Amino acid sequence: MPPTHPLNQEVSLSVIKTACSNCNLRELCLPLGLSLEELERLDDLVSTRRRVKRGDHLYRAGEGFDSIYAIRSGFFKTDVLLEDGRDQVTGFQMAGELLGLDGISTEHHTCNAIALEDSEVCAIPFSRLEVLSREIHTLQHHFHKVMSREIVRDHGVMMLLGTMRAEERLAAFLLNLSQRFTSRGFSHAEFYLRMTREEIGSYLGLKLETVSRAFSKFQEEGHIAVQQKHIRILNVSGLKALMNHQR
Amino acid sequence: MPPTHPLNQEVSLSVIKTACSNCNLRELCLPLGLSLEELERLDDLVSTRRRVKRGDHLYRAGEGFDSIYAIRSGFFKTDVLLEDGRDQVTGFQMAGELLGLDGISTEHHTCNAIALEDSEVCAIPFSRLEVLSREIHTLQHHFHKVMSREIVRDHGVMMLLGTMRAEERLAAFLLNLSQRFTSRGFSHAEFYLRMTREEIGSYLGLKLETVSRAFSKFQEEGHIAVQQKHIRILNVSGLKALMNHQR
DNA sequence: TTCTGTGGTTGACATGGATCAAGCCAACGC
DNA sequence: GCGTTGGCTTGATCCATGTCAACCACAGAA
Repeated sequence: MPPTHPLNQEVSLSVIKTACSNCNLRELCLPLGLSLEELERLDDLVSTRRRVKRGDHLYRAGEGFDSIYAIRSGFFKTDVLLEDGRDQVTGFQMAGELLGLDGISTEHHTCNAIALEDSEVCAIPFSRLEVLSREIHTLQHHFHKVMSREIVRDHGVMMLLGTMRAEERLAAFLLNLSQRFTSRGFSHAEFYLRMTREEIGSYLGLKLETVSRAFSKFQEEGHIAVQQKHIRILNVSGLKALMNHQR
Repeated sequence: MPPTHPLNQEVSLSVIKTACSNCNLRELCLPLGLSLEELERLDDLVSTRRRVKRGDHLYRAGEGFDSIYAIRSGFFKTDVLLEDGRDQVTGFQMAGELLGLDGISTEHHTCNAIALEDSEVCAIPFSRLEVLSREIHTLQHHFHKVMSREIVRDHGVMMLLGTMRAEERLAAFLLNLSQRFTSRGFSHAEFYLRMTREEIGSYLGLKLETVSRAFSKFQEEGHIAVQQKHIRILNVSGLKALMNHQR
């Protein structure tokens, strides 16, 4: 229960007020391409914020679905659990990306979404999004594009899991992270991993030892500098070349 | 160029007339849940049929996107090509399923769709589908569900590629095919594979020899009977058990 | 400071599936 | 008929990655 101190209330109101129209992620996120007036209509919809502490679930597989979530800050993973106890990380999501699209299909979430650092998301009630996207064509079209992009991304992961060897997978993973950090205005060459080696391995279909060895190898070869979770990419084209070392 | 013989024209017109409202796939396909009147409006949109001969492309990666396709009859595969020449089958599609959703994201197709037997598809101009789905809420919602289902399916494949061993993958694949044939009113226990061992292997991230060996093993163990592309499933629960033989 | 737990690294060894190679089978053209 | 071709099967061998195990590094608690 948050304090109702007048100052706090004012702050929280002003935060709500700045929803999408003032969010510096709007070019990466759902509002892409909307006019100012349209943005304000979207603001009405995206009024609920939710903080998720590191390690907490945003939602769990099996829970009823009613909202998708836009990540305002922080970092998430999604994972799927098989009946026999095996699980796999299906993705890592960062600011500006959407979570929960998998739940539309059955009205239930089909994976877990877990914060890898303290995070904040905007909840977007899905039925209201459908109503609004009937009225704002740009929003409708962009939402379709976002869903489609997710399908294309998944095909890329399938490709990676189906045809690449361990080092190629890790190189592809690092280049992908780097590219996503870049488009958020961060350094493309230096970043902190929010996930463990085990989580990377799960995502890439590898064991954590294999991931660790590949990191070491990349470092020996001068492609990257690794210190725990701190990564510096020294040689982008070297990594790209590694990705094509076909078997 | 089709002949313009009056009789032919009449036939083709009557075929067009029967579009969605009379199609026996409508409960599996886009029209699911629409009223009769809504169905007729969808018919207007889905007026173009296209025959695709075995081995021909329905579309190619890189081509401009303007329509999605509903499979009326036949069988397709989609595959993705990497710059370095590697490729992977990303899915097999059968009657009632949609093709082309990947193209929405960039307005270009990102994979190839190839008929594995002589097939027929209904082309659905995407921008007109967006217009209509603004007016028919059921259509809008169902389309979203279909896209979401594709994402969930892809997660399943990622799971398969990331955590399962060869025999588990093939067992999962056969059970999935069986289930899809069943929901189309065909035998769940007996069917013809439309794809080669190599294509199955590509989809499952295995070499064709491994696929072949797994088929032989399943046969020895009495789970299935294989004769070339003809498969009979003798022991469903045996196959299901195989899927959980964790490593 | 030490203790404890979590995550990471590295080595030695095992193994599942890839690779290479030979041969089989069914369909098709001549 | 016979030869050819594409797809499939099977065997022998190899190797990338998994497995098991020891140890290290750092963070937080006592």
